[in-house]
Amino acid sequence: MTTQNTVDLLRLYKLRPTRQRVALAALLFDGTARHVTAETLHGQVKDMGITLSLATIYNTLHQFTKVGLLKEIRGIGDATWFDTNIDQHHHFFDITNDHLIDIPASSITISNLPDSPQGKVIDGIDVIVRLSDE
Amino acid sequence: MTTQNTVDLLRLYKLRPTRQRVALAALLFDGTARHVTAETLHGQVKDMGITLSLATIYNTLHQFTKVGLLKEIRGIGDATWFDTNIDQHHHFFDITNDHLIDIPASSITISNLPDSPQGKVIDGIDVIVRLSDE
DNA sequence: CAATTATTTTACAATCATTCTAAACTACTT
DNA sequence: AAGTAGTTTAGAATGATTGTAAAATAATTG
Ligand SMILES: [Mn+2]
Ligand SMILES: [Mn+2]
Ligand SMILES: [Zn+2]
Ligand SMILES: [Zn+2]
Repeated sequence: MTTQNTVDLLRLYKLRPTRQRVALAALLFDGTARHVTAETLHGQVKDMGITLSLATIYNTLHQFTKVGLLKEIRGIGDATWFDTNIDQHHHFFDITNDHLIDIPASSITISNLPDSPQGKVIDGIDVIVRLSDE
Repeated sequence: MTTQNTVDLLRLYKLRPTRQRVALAALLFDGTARHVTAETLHGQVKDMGITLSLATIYNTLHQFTKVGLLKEIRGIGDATWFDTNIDQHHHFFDITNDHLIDIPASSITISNLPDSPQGKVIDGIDVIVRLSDE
Protein backbone atom coordinates (compact mmCIF):
# COMPACT_ATOMS: atom_id res chain seq x y z
CA MET A 1 0.00 0.00 0.00
CA THR A 2 1.43 3.38 -0.92
CA THR A 3 1.80 6.02 1.72
CA GLN A 4 -0.77 8.18 -0.07
CA ASN A 5 -3.32 5.37 -0.05
CA THR A 6 -2.67 4.82 3.62
CA VAL A 7 -3.14 8.51 4.37
CA ASP A 8 -6.39 8.49 2.42
CA LEU A 9 -7.60 5.42 4.26
CA LEU A 10 -6.97 7.06 7.62
CA ARG A 11 -8.65 10.30 6.50
CA LEU A 12 -11.65 8.26 5.36
CA TYR A 13 -12.02 6.96 8.89
CA LYS A 14 -11.47 10.42 10.41
CA LEU A 15 -8.14 9.46 11.92
CA ARG A 16 -5.25 11.92 11.67
CA PRO A 17 -2.56 10.41 9.50
CA THR A 18 0.27 10.68 11.96
CA ARG A 19 3.65 9.13 11.20
CA GLN A 20 2.85 6.33 13.65
CA ARG A 21 -0.61 5.52 12.33
CA VAL A 22 0.57 5.60 8.72
CA ALA A 23 3.34 3.11 9.52
CA LEU A 24 0.99 0.76 11.32
CA ALA A 25 -1.77 0.97 8.73
CA ALA A 26 0.71 0.34 5.91
CA LEU A 27 1.95 -2.75 7.70
CA LEU A 28 -1.50 -4.08 8.56
CA PHE A 29 -3.60 -3.30 5.51
CA ASP A 30 -1.57 -4.74 2.67
CA GLY A 31 -4.46 -6.92 1.59
CA THR A 32 -3.28 -10.09 3.27
CA ALA A 33 -4.94 -11.61 6.33
CA ARG A 34 -2.98 -10.70 9.43
CA HIS A 35 -3.26 -11.67 13.07
CA VAL A 36 -1.18 -9.57 15.43
CA THR A 37 -0.79 -8.79 19.10
CA ALA A 38 0.50 -5.46 20.37
CA GLU A 39 3.84 -7.17 20.97
CA THR A 40 4.17 -8.91 17.60
CA LEU A 41 3.24 -5.70 15.80
CA HIS A 42 5.70 -3.74 17.91
CA GLY A 43 8.40 -6.18 16.83
CA GLN A 44 7.44 -5.82 13.17
CA VAL A 45 7.63 -2.02 13.11
CA LYS A 46 10.90 -2.16 15.02
CA ASP A 47 12.28 -4.47 12.32
CA MET A 48 11.43 -1.77 9.78
CA GLY A 49 13.59 0.69 11.68
CA ILE A 50 10.64 2.63 13.04
CA THR A 51 10.46 3.27 16.76
CA LEU A 52 7.15 3.85 18.41
CA SER A 53 5.93 3.24 21.92
CA LEU A 54 3.92 0.24 22.94
CA ALA A 55 1.26 2.57 24.32
CA THR A 56 0.78 3.98 20.83
CA ILE A 57 0.45 0.48 19.42
CA TYR A 58 -2.29 -0.29 21.93
CA ASN A 59 -4.02 3.03 21.30
CA THR A 60 -3.89 2.56 17.56
CA LEU A 61 -5.06 -1.06 17.58
CA HIS A 62 -8.06 -0.04 19.67
CA GLN A 63 -8.84 2.95 17.45
CA PHE A 64 -8.64 0.80 14.31
CA THR A 65 -10.94 -1.71 15.98
CA LYS A 66 -13.40 1.00 16.97
CA VAL A 67 -13.77 2.27 13.42
CA GLY A 68 -14.08 -1.25 12.07
CA LEU A 69 -10.70 -1.71 10.43
CA LEU A 70 -9.78 -4.53 12.80
CA LYS A 71 -11.45 -7.18 14.90
CA GLU A 72 -10.37 -8.14 18.41
CA ILE A 73 -9.90 -11.82 19.26
CA ARG A 74 -9.67 -13.00 22.84
CA GLY A 75 -9.06 -16.38 24.33
CA ILE A 76 -5.95 -17.11 22.29
CA GLY A 77 -3.13 -17.46 24.78
CA ASP A 78 -2.70 -14.62 27.24
CA ALA A 79 -2.66 -11.63 24.90
CA THR A 80 -5.34 -9.93 22.84
CA TRP A 81 -5.07 -10.56 19.10
CA PHE A 82 -6.18 -8.19 16.37
CA ASP A 83 -7.35 -9.47 13.02
CA THR A 84 -7.36 -7.68 9.66
CA ASN A 85 -10.10 -10.05 8.53
CA ILE A 86 -13.18 -8.20 9.70
CA ASP A 87 -15.67 -10.64 8.17
CA GLN A 88 -17.47 -12.86 10.63
CA HIS A 89 -15.25 -15.96 10.73
CA HIS A 90 -13.61 -18.53 12.98
CA HIS A 91 -10.11 -19.88 13.67
CA PHE A 92 -7.82 -22.80 13.79
CA PHE A 93 -5.34 -22.20 16.59
CA ASP A 94 -2.13 -24.17 16.43
CA ILE A 95 -1.13 -24.58 20.04
CA THR A 96 2.41 -25.68 19.16
CA ASN A 97 3.38 -22.35 17.59
CA ASP A 98 0.62 -19.90 18.56
CA HIS A 99 -0.44 -19.56 14.93
CA LEU A 100 -3.95 -18.56 13.81
CA ILE A 101 -5.60 -19.63 10.55
CA ASP A 102 -8.91 -18.25 9.36
CA ILE A 103 -11.96 -20.42 8.84
CA PRO A 104 -14.63 -18.61 6.81
CA ALA A 105 -17.97 -18.51 8.57
CA SER A 106 -19.45 -20.24 5.54
CA SER A 107 -17.11 -23.21 6.10
CA ILE A 108 -18.70 -24.10 9.40
CA THR A 109 -22.27 -25.14 9.86
CA ILE A 110 -23.66 -24.91 13.38
CA SER A 111 -27.05 -26.49 13.81
CA ASN A 112 -29.35 -27.55 16.63
CA LEU A 113 -28.21 -24.75 18.94
CA PRO A 114 -30.47 -24.70 22.02
CA ASP A 115 -32.85 -21.77 22.51
CA SER A 116 -31.31 -18.69 24.07
CA PRO A 117 -32.57 -17.88 27.58
CA GLN A 118 -35.60 -15.56 27.92
CA GLY A 119 -34.88 -12.02 26.82
CA LYS A 120 -31.44 -12.86 25.49
CA VAL A 121 -30.33 -12.76 21.91
CA ILE A 122 -27.24 -14.16 20.23
CA ASP A 123 -24.62 -11.47 19.81
CA GLY A 124 -22.06 -13.65 18.05
CA ILE A 125 -20.50 -17.08 17.95
CA ASP A 126 -16.80 -17.73 18.33
CA VAL A 127 -15.38 -21.08 17.32
CA ILE A 128 -11.77 -21.98 18.04
CA VAL A 129 -10.49 -25.28 16.69
CA ARG A 130 -7.34 -26.18 18.56
CA LEU A 131 -4.68 -27.96 16.53
CA SER A 132 -1.74 -29.98 17.75
CA ASP A 133 0.87 -32.21 16.13
CA GLU A 134 -0.43 -35.66 15.46
CA MET B 1 -21.30 -33.81 49.98
CA THR B 2 -20.24 -35.04 53.39
CA THR B 3 -16.77 -34.31 54.62
CA GLN B 4 -15.99 -38.03 54.57
CA ASN B 5 -17.05 -38.33 50.94
CA THR B 6 -14.91 -35.33 50.09
CA VAL B 7 -11.92 -36.83 51.87
CA ASP B 8 -12.44 -40.09 50.00
CA LEU B 9 -12.69 -38.25 46.68
CA LEU B 10 -9.39 -36.47 47.30
CA ARG B 11 -7.71 -39.71 48.40
CA LEU B 12 -8.97 -41.37 45.24
CA TYR B 13 -7.13 -38.75 43.22
CA LYS B 14 -4.02 -39.02 45.40
CA LEU B 15 -4.46 -35.56 46.83
CA ARG B 16 -3.91 -35.05 50.55
CA PRO B 17 -7.19 -34.08 52.16
CA THR B 18 -6.02 -30.87 53.74
CA ARG B 19 -8.48 -28.53 55.44
CA GLN B 20 -8.23 -26.20 52.43
CA ARG B 21 -8.76 -28.83 49.74
CA VAL B 22 -11.65 -30.43 51.62
CA ALA B 23 -13.41 -27.06 51.86
CA LEU B 24 -12.93 -26.30 48.19
CA ALA B 25 -13.90 -29.77 46.99
CA ALA B 26 -17.04 -29.74 49.15
CA LEU B 27 -18.03 -26.41 47.65
CA LEU B 28 -17.28 -27.39 44.08
CA PHE B 29 -18.41 -31.01 43.83
CA ASP B 30 -21.94 -30.90 45.17
CA GLY B 31 -23.27 -32.40 41.96
CA THR B 32 -24.38 -29.14 40.38
CA ALA B 33 -22.64 -27.54 37.42
CA ARG B 34 -20.39 -24.74 38.59
CA HIS B 35 -18.29 -22.16 36.80
CA VAL B 36 -15.85 -20.33 39.03
CA THR B 37 -12.81 -18.12 38.83
CA ALA B 38 -10.16 -18.00 41.55
CA GLU B 39 -11.74 -14.75 42.73
CA THR B 40 -15.38 -15.91 42.77
CA LEU B 41 -14.39 -19.10 44.59
CA HIS B 42 -12.33 -17.12 47.08
CA GLY B 43 -15.40 -15.01 47.78
CA GLN B 44 -17.56 -18.11 48.27
CA VAL B 45 -15.26 -19.76 50.82
CA LYS B 46 -14.89 -16.44 52.61
CA ASP B 47 -18.69 -16.28 52.90
CA MET B 48 -18.60 -19.64 54.65
CA GLY B 49 -16.28 -18.20 57.26
CA ILE B 50 -13.24 -20.06 55.97
CA THR B 51 -10.09 -18.11 55.27
CA LEU B 52 -7.58 -19.38 52.77
CA SER B 53 -5.09 -17.62 50.59
CA LEU B 54 -5.69 -16.83 46.96
CA ALA B 55 -2.45 -18.67 46.11
CA THR B 56 -3.96 -21.84 47.57
CA ILE B 57 -7.09 -21.34 45.50
CA TYR B 58 -4.99 -21.09 42.36
CA ASN B 59 -2.87 -24.09 43.36
CA THR B 60 -5.91 -26.18 44.13
CA LEU B 61 -7.83 -25.25 40.99
CA HIS B 62 -4.83 -26.24 38.88
CA GLN B 63 -4.33 -29.48 40.80
CA PHE B 64 -8.00 -30.39 40.41
CA THR B 65 -7.72 -29.61 36.70
CA LYS B 66 -4.61 -31.76 36.36
CA VAL B 67 -6.28 -34.82 37.83
CA GLY B 68 -9.39 -34.27 35.73
CA LEU B 69 -11.84 -33.01 38.34
CA LEU B 70 -12.15 -29.64 36.61
CA LYS B 71 -11.82 -28.13 33.18
CA GLU B 72 -10.18 -24.79 32.42
CA ILE B 73 -12.04 -22.30 30.25
CA ARG B 74 -10.25 -19.33 28.71
CA GLY B 75 -11.49 -16.47 26.62
CA ILE B 76 -14.30 -15.50 28.98
CA GLY B 77 -13.49 -12.01 30.16
CA ASP B 78 -10.05 -11.45 31.59
CA ALA B 79 -9.88 -14.27 34.13
CA THR B 80 -9.53 -18.02 33.78
CA TRP B 81 -12.70 -19.95 34.59
CA PHE B 82 -12.89 -23.46 35.99
CA ASP B 83 -15.78 -25.74 35.22
CA THR B 84 -17.10 -28.71 37.23
CA ASN B 85 -18.63 -30.06 34.03
CA ILE B 86 -15.75 -32.08 32.65
CA ASP B 87 -17.69 -33.49 29.72
CA GLN B 88 -16.78 -32.04 26.35
CA HIS B 89 -19.28 -29.19 25.97
CA HIS B 90 -19.73 -25.55 24.95
CA HIS B 91 -21.05 -22.33 26.47
CA PHE B 92 -23.45 -19.50 26.25
CA PHE B 93 -21.74 -16.45 27.71
CA ASP B 94 -24.02 -13.65 28.83
CA ILE B 95 -21.95 -10.52 28.37
CA THR B 96 -24.29 -8.37 30.46
CA ASN B 97 -23.63 -10.29 33.69
CA ASP B 98 -20.60 -12.50 32.97
CA HIS B 99 -22.71 -15.65 33.39
CA LEU B 100 -21.89 -18.99 31.75
CA ILE B 101 -24.44 -21.61 30.72
CA ASP B 102 -23.49 -25.07 29.49
CA ILE B 103 -24.37 -26.32 26.04
CA PRO B 104 -23.95 -30.09 25.77
CA ALA B 105 -21.66 -31.10 22.92
CA SER B 106 -24.53 -33.16 21.55
CA SER B 107 -26.64 -30.00 21.21
CA ILE B 108 -24.33 -28.48 18.62
CA THR B 109 -23.60 -29.92 15.24
CA ILE B 110 -20.50 -28.65 13.47
CA SER B 111 -20.19 -29.76 9.90
CA ASN B 112 -18.11 -28.92 6.83
CA LEU B 113 -15.04 -28.02 8.85
CA PRO B 114 -12.10 -27.49 6.46
CA ASP B 115 -9.24 -29.99 6.50
CA SER B 116 -6.63 -29.45 9.16
CA PRO B 117 -3.22 -28.38 7.87
CA GLN B 118 -0.65 -31.11 7.04
CA GLY B 119 0.55 -32.97 10.10
CA LYS B 120 -1.93 -31.30 12.42
CA VAL B 121 -4.79 -32.93 14.21
CA ILE B 122 -7.78 -31.42 16.00
CA ASP B 123 -7.17 -31.28 19.73
CA GLY B 124 -10.54 -29.80 20.63
CA ILE B 125 -13.21 -27.34 19.59
CA ASP B 126 -14.41 -24.49 21.77
CA VAL B 127 -17.63 -22.73 20.91
CA ILE B 128 -18.70 -19.63 22.79
CA VAL B 129 -22.13 -18.20 21.98
CA ARG B 130 -22.24 -14.62 23.20
CA LEU B 131 -25.58 -13.45 24.55
CA SER B 132 -26.82 -9.92 25.08
CA ASP B 133 -30.14 -8.32 25.99
CA GLU B 134 -32.42 -7.99 23.00
C1' DC C 1 3.44 31.61 6.76
C1' DA C 2 2.87 32.38 11.76
C1' DA C 3 0.06 31.72 15.76
C1' DT C 4 -3.44 29.15 18.05
C1' DT C 5 -5.98 25.08 19.12
C1' DA C 6 -6.97 20.27 19.14
C1' DT C 7 -5.20 15.82 18.99
C1' DT C 8 -1.63 12.50 19.57
C1' DT C 9 2.46 10.42 21.35
C1' DT C 10 5.29 8.94 24.93
C1' DA C 11 7.74 7.96 29.31
C1' DC C 12 6.48 6.26 33.30
C1' DA C 13 3.51 4.81 36.92
C1' DA C 14 -0.39 1.97 38.06
C1' DT C 15 -3.52 -2.02 37.69
C1' DC C 16 -4.95 -6.73 37.74
C1' DA C 17 -4.77 -11.61 37.18
C1' DT C 18 -1.57 -14.85 37.98
C1' DT C 19 2.78 -17.08 39.38
C1' DC C 20 6.99 -17.46 42.20
C1' DT C 21 9.67 -17.94 46.48
C1' DA C 22 10.99 -19.45 50.65
C1' DA C 23 9.56 -19.96 55.24
C1' DA C 24 6.02 -21.85 58.40
C1' DC C 25 2.89 -25.51 58.88
C1' DT C 26 0.57 -30.06 58.62
C1' DA C 27 -0.43 -34.79 57.01
C1' DC C 28 1.39 -39.12 56.70
C1' DT C 29 4.84 -42.73 57.84
C1' DT C 30 7.88 -45.10 61.00
C1' DA D 1 6.76 -39.02 69.24
C1' DA D 2 9.96 -37.91 65.58
C1' DG D 3 11.03 -37.47 60.94
C1' DT D 4 9.93 -36.44 56.20
C1' DA D 5 7.47 -35.09 52.36
C1' DG D 6 3.94 -32.35 50.85
C1' DT D 7 1.17 -28.03 51.52
C1' DT D 8 -0.03 -23.37 52.67
C1' DT D 9 0.93 -18.70 52.90
C1' DA D 10 2.61 -13.79 52.87
C1' DG D 11 4.61 -11.10 50.08
C1' DA D 12 7.36 -10.13 46.01
C1' DA D 13 7.50 -10.62 41.08
C1' DT D 14 5.59 -10.94 36.37
C1' DG D 15 3.34 -9.66 32.15
C1' DA D 16 -0.32 -7.72 29.59
C1' DT D 17 -2.65 -3.73 29.57
C1' DT D 18 -4.28 0.94 30.88
C1' DG D 19 -3.87 5.64 32.99
C1' DT D 20 -1.53 10.18 33.45
C1' DA D 21 0.34 14.30 32.36
C1' DA D 22 3.78 16.59 29.79
C1' DA D 23 5.97 17.14 25.25
C1' DA D 24 5.25 16.85 20.35
C1' DT D 25 2.71 17.35 16.16
C1' DA D 26 -1.25 18.02 12.98
C1' DA D 27 -4.93 20.95 11.60
C1' DT D 28 -6.99 25.41 11.40
C1' DT D 29 -7.13 30.38 11.28
C1' DG D 30 -5.79 35.03 10.32
MN1 LIG E 1 -9.68 -3.77 24.09
MN1 LIG F 1 -3.56 -22.67 34.22
ZN1 LIG G 1 -8.95 -14.28 11.57
ZN1 LIG H 1 -19.40 -25.48 31.42
